[in-house]
Amino acid sequence: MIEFAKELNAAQYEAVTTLDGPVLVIAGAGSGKTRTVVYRLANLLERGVPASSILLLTFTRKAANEMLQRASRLLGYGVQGIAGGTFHAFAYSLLRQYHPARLEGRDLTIMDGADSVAAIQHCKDALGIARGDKSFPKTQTVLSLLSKSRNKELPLDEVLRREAYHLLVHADGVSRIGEAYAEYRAEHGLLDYDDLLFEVERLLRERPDLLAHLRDRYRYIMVDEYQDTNLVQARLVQLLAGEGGNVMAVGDDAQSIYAFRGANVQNILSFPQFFPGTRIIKLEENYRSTQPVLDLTNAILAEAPQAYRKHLYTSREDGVLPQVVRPLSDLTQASIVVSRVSELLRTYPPHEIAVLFRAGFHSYHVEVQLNKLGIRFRKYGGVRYSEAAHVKDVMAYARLVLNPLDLPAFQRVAALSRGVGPKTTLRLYEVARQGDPAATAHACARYPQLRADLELLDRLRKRTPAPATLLEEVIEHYQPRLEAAYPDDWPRRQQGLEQLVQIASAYRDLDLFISDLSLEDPGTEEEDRDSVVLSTIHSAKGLEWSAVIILDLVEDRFPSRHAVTRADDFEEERRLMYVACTRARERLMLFVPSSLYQRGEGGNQPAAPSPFVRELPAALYEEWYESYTGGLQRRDTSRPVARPAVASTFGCAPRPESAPVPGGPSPVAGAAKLGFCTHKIFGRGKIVQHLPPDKYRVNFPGVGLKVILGDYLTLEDDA
DNA sequence: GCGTGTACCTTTTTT
DNA sequence: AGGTACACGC
Repeated sequence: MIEFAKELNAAQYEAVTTLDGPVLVIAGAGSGKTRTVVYRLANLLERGVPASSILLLTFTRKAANEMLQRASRLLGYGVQGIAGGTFHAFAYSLLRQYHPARLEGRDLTIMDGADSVAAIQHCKDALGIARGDKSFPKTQTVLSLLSKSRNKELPLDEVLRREAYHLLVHADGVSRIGEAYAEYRAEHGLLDYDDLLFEVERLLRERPDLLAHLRDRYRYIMVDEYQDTNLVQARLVQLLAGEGGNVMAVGDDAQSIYAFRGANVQNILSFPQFFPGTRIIKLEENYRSTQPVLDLTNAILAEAPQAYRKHLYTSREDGVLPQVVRPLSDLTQASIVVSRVSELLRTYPPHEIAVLFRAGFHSYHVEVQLNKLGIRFRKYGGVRYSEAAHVKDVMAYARLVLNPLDLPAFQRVAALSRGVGPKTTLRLYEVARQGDPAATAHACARYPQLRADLELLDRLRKRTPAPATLLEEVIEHYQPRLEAAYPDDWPRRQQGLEQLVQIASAYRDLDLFISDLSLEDPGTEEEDRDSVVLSTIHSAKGLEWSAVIILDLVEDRFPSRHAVTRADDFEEERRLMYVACTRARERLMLFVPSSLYQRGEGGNQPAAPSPFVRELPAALYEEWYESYTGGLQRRDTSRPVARPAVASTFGCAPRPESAPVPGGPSPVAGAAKLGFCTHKIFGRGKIVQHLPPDKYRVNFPGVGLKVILGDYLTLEDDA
């Protein structure tokens, strides 16, 4: 028997034992959210709820697997049969079983992002829109605008008005492309990511019998990361749960970082309205980070508007101050980061150290340096494994075996042959579509390679071997082209393809393998304890490490240059910063290079420190800067310092911190006095900032940040 | 009209 | 590193 009351705190216990009716759990960063979900799963199972009655919707399949594994360990027996995964994967599994087209024996193929881009390009060309018009948005932009319009369920005009005013003149062209794109999908039996959700909603609304069946089946629903659901996802939860259903949403409005793809924080805010009688439970005790790390993360959030106020506190009093490190450039940043990683490796195992960044390409220099020193790393986010060109090539064959009329895949395979461009491809596709083998062979006569491709596909289609076997044959066939196309690094890519066969060997159904590959990047699946982690902040969501290094905290990079004009976007960047820093358990290092190397712009350009660092009270971190002789020097933030004489020569010196942030308090004054204090009502707290002349910002455990007159505080002098 | 090679430019985040 | 625009050659 599990002793729930002993192993959980009061709030967690309440969340774990409230099994009936709607529950909303507001889980602060590091507050034991996963633990709570895991114990709740265990509790349900211990009380005899069948696993098949539980639906667990998570943000990644990895998160779902982790929860199930931990629940198994807790219970002492394997947990099997719980439905779950991501919304998209769950949606596909329903469509696979119940979609009308599938029931009629037709194929539904999932398009990944690259397929959608190709399709949009195709529609744009076919309509002849914007030929030679440079002001017309790029294909990728068109796709994201159309997708945003669907995800936010706003007319395209409105999306443009809000986010891309300068593109309003092209509204008509973009929406015509959108209509053509929808026809294209319908015609070829293709579903893009957004379709998965909307098609399921339509299915559930059109088939009350099916809905009733599913409601009866999934009696207990849990949804993780609820702050990052969009409108249609929230409606799906409502449909599946029904009124007064046993549904638990878990999330944290302060960690909403997916508004750019249509996530709506309003979902978590109005959950209690949609489900009357909702029990709201807040998890506020932080078990992850040391107090100094927590102080810094609280300061990041202090100015952000938040609907569910939380006051994170910890009982851990130990810990070292976070560090702000100011290298001279992003190039030297890379070497300093790598030497810091080497130092950390003396204390922590590799998989407990993470380097986080805003965008995939920001880690490039660090990757080079790590390779140089032979430090193993794994990178998450950025270019996905399944989107690498060679993987897409091989998968295109697999898709054509399954669905001979999968146009994106056909285009990909056809393009591998010399002399075949877009027009020829379409002509051949039309011939192939007629299904007359003789005609097809004739049409391909001039392209022997393509003919060999199609013959291979025909053979495979007749035999329908297991996915792994099929891939092996495709790869053997593809090998000469791999070597020709990537003379520099084909062995590396070949290894990647072998990995693909490995992954496929776990599947019996080709269509499941293909859809899983587009729905979840297998590169993120297994973790590797011998490698340091490099990750975009988005991919770091929900994870934690002993030591965290954050790169490129400069304007234009973090916050991203695309996110500084609109207040909403800027706030999302701030939450992103919050998410990044709250990943750290013990060590946190923020890197602020003074210049960035820009190609074409004459080398190094000065870079301004990110506002997220500028606004931090100086007492919350230790500061280091790189001197021109190469070493790192500690800057004593408690006293005014003489800046290095050469500092301003190249315009890339650390910003003098005595320059006050406009309208903000001076972080320097009185910093020497910062320490702990006691207050009659709030108790002992940590002084975070002196607000001259006579106020202090104090963080009280369990209460949060308060601004208090010095007269009401008893100061401790322990420096 | 179609395909290819080259020079250049730009790089957010993800299902 | 990958896409795009343009010029050239079939």
